[in-house]
Amino acid sequence: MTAQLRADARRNRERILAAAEAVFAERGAAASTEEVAARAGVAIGTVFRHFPTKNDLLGAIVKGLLARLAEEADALAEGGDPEKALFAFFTHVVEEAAARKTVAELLAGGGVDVRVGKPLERLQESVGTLLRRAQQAGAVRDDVRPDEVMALLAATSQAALLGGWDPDLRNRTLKIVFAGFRA
Amino acid sequence: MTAQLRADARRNRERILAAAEAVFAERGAAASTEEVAARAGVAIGTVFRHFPTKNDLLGAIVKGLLARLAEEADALAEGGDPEKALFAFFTHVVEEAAARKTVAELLAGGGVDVRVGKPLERLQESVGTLLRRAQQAGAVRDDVRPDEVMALLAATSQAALLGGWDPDLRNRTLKIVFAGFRA
Amino acid sequence: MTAQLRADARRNRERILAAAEAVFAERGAAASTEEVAARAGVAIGTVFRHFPTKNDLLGAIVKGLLARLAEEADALAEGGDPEKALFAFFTHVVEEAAARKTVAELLAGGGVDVRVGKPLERLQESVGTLLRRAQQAGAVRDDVRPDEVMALLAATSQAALLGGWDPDLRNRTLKIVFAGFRA
Amino acid sequence: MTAQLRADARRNRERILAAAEAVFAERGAAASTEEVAARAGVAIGTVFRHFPTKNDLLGAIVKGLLARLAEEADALAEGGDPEKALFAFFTHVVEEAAARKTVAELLAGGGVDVRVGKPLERLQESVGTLLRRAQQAGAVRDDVRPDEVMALLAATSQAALLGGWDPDLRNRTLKIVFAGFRA
DNA sequence: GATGAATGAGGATTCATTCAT
DNA sequence: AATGAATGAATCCTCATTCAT
Repeated sequence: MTAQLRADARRNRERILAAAEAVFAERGAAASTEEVAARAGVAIGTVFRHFPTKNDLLGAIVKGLLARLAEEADALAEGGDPEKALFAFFTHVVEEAAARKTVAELLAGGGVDVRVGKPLERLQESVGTLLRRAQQAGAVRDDVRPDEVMALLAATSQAALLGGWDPDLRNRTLKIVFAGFRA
Repeated sequence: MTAQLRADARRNRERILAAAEAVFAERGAAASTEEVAARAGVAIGTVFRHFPTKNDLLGAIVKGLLARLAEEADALAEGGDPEKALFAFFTHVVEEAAARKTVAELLAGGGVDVRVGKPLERLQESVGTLLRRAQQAGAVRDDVRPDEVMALLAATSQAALLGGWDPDLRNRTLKIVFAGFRA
Repeated sequence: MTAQLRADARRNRERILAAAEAVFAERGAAASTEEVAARAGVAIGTVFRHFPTKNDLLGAIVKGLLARLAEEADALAEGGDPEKALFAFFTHVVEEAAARKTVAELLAGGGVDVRVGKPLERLQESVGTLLRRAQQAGAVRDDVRPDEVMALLAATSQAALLGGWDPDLRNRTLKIVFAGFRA
Repeated sequence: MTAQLRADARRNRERILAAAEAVFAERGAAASTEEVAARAGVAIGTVFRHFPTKNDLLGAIVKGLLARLAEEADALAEGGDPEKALFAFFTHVVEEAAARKTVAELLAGGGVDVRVGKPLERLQESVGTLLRRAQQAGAVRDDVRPDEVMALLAATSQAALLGGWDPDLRNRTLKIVFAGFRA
């Protein structure tokens, strides 16, 4: 019985997270918690029961996203062609960004202070692995460091999203960055 | 008398703009209009008389900034060493960004929608000139286009600011971008 | 089985009362029912099953306290020195008050309206007995009535608690009241 | 013109204070600020413009009351019969209390923390004067101190109000306290 | 009977904007 | 034109109470 209830709660938690991701992606982190609740189909109190603070909700979203990205990076590192894996991941992330307003804002720390140290480090490690392998394959210069990759990843993701780059501009811009990694 | 008053009004307009730039730079675009008024030494009503909407005020600031940047770009294009002018300008803008919260937010469209088409085009033209000259000097690959430069400029400015890059990371990251422009 | 359950229920009821007394004593009547539940080690629903309303819970606590006070008064009336018993009881109650936030608030009706007619009458009877014996011993003027004693008891208890009297002020103040009873 | 406006503002400020006094007197300090605004006939924002915090509003009320009491005490000290002035003032305050819920709560510090050190000291000084004169006139024992008078004043005021004493009980109770002062 | 998740009204506070002076 | 007081919608958050499990 308790298990049942917890299942309900978990379902709600996930609905809230999904709703929040959508709402914040559309309207930015300034969107109201009430709108998240409405989109999730729950009462406002339920949102605050699961995430005692709006900030907690934002933090949960970002942590989730970062974790997902790290997993994707790991998958690419294991399976794919080392020469292309890093660039493929980079491209993928930037494309994704175009669909998520919050991510960029929050990765950036835009006004909201969300502490995501842990998940961010994990992502950097995964990216580091991709980088090392690309370097071993000779696809990236040896003196490029993980924090530089992360920095350009964040920069292009934000810009792609917020600046409303079209796919063509996005590709051309990434090409330049990738050329910078190579030469 | 009317002329007198208009002079007053113009002075007020400028004080408000200056105050707004300062306040929004420090506190971000979420800072209150009242704080701008206080810093400008005028009453809140005066701010709204000059800028009927907070958004108008934000727009005016960004337009001003973009215009200033365009002028700087032009100055460099006329005077400086074509091989270095583009990179110097690029570096300068990114460094500046670290001191201005609003700029990045607004260039990005963070929450607020400010229409700055004209001044942005003007800046792009100036940057285009810098680019052309750098290409003629052989410092940048020929197929790099102005909108790509603008895109990376915006991206690194935002990221440098919001991500809190330290000067070292900033330099290393720009080096990669510049390498991408070259080869 | 039903009997078993009722034993559980009774135990829960008492744990809740104890927890409520502690919580409300510390945080005042504004403390949340949830905190009471937590301290009692039961779920919030259980609290509301036993006391359908927060007010009911508060009422139960006050009734319990009044009953306890009446018992103490009775004990003093039977055993102690009639000359001192009333003053000892009075002093004791006021001292106690300093440790109980709710009591004063509730005796006072602070925001919450709790009906405690019966237990209050019983306390007044006990106090009446103490008074009568003190009068017979010549320690208190004959025209002092029980409701006056009760009134001053409530007054000094509340004030001692809420006003944060230090022990010295408390003693000096009580001395004046006792002098009023005597002469 | 500015003066006009300020007149409006002052009028509003006073309406708000009056409304607040009434509302908090009826419903206790837990009454909502919105109700105060409604009773004052202003929008909620106006209340917060004048008193940035609910607490500030409560503080203002209490300070005002204490000041008023101090003035009354001073007036009695100057004009009246020293033998009766202190008791008259004491009686008056307790009678007044019956009409004011907040006062008692706040003097007591009931939940809300309002800092009224200054006005309270001033009142104590005024009461001290009344006391000294009563002592010089031989109406009060010499070893009674001002803080004891204040303590009993607060105690009886609260109790009279919150306990709902009827006039008869009030008078009889005060007689006991006064007897304590004398003997 | 117990559990604890969900509800949703209520409350304090902020702030862009309007408007009387 | 400037002033700054007033407005009131919007927002975050709390908590008594209900109800499905």
